[in-house]
Amino acid sequence: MYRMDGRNLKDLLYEQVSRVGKALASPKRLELLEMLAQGEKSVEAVAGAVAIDVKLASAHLKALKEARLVQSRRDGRRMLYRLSGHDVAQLGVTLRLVAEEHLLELRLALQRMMAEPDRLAQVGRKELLAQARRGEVVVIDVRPQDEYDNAHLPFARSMPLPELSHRLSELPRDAPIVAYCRGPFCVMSDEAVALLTKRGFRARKTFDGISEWRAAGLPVARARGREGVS
Amino acid sequence: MYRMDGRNLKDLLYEQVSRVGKALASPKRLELLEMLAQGEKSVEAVAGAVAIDVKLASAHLKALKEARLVQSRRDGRRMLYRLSGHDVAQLGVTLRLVAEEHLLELRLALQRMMAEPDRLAQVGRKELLAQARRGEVVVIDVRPQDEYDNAHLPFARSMPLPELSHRLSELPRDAPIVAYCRGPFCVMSDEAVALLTKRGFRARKTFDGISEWRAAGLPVARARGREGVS
DNA sequence: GGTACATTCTAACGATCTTGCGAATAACGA
DNA sequence: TCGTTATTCGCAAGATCGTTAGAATGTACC
Repeated sequence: MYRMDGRNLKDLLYEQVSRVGKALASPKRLELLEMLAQGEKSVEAVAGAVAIDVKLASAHLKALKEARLVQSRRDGRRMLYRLSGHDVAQLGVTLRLVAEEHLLELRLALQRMMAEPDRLAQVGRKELLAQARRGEVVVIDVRPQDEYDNAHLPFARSMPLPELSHRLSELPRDAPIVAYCRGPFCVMSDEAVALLTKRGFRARKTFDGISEWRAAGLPVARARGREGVS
Repeated sequence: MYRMDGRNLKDLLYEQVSRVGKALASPKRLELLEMLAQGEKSVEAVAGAVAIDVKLASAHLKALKEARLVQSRRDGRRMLYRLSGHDVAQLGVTLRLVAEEHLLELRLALQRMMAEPDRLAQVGRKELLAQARRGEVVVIDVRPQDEYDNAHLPFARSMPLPELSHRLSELPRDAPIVAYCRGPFCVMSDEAVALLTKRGFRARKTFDGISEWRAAGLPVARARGREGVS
């Protein structure tokens, strides 16, 4: 009787926690979460970014909403989704880290991605921040403008990938450039570095995105030009 | 073509990460992970603790192993399982925290669990550690002896729940007692506090287990009597 | 070698999840 | 009111997962 209560209670508790686990059990949903970590987005926007049907995206978003990982609100005829909190993005980061640490297959895939030229060269986060503050390095955010506005690394300049080739004159030829985008699985910064290197710039990338930066306890900036704590 | 490559690579990466997510999608597996976070255990031992059939436990452990969250080794005719690393326990803690933060149902269940008398009274971790060091409070670990030996809170005494009623004379009547067990969902410390309070001791509990303690960056002790960094 | 024990493998059933499709709903503008 | 657009709902087929029971494997002890 007493024993039963303990069992039932425990079952109930783990049942609830597993709801969050189930939400993380689908590749598409993980990708949707990463997109939403960049800021509030419409169903259509995330569906496009993840390259799935809008209806399917809606279904997955519903699942995420039922697990309380995302919230939605209406804006005119569109529905906007956002993460329920920064802790959700942090959970995503932790999940990726554990996967990278223990899944050999994932590490190999990442290494293949990193294997090209010298575009990687991981930089220490705090060191990067200090160098950027002193102007010794130019950090560029190659994500779309609205994601930059929502949150970006301190001292970073917005330089969306599609505009990059037209705006090369804004970048220094003497100082090193560090590009970043949405996170370790995002290839936009790779493309940016490839382009810049071909044009003779000293460019590297960091695998960090906003979520990784926040998870490390470092400050992020909001809106245009304003730097400081998030 | 190029775009296709980016898509395929991304799919591959998230596919891998979702393997870890899938492993976290079952209540039983989460409970197994928490048991293994207490130390290396045999299939039979965890099956008993989680109250499921040994065959089923074996199947779940296999799934966890395929997600690389646990490792196994043979010891005579038994198979011993352990977590692949502390980061796995940390992931479990983060998952629970997110679930508690956003799932109303879970919070209600936990509150029901906490609603009884005054047995709770959360204590700040570092404060608890300082008080324990100065001997102002007696911390007791009510888990089985082997789990205490594997890792325990600094300055904690082993006092397994089944033995508690026989060993009351070892506890002080003037100083407050803080009991802990496997984590927030474990009720052993609740039972200990209930027993101690009935016998006139000043007892509280902490919801922390070893994993929470480690995730907070605090040191844990190993083996009997030896205190210090893990 | 034979027996007992702990664990894993195989097969099977039902439950749940994914995905795709057509219809339904909600908001906006003419 | 009627389209248009954006999203969700309902439904169904196919895939995957959880659970159980019985057979098979590997190890230790006699």
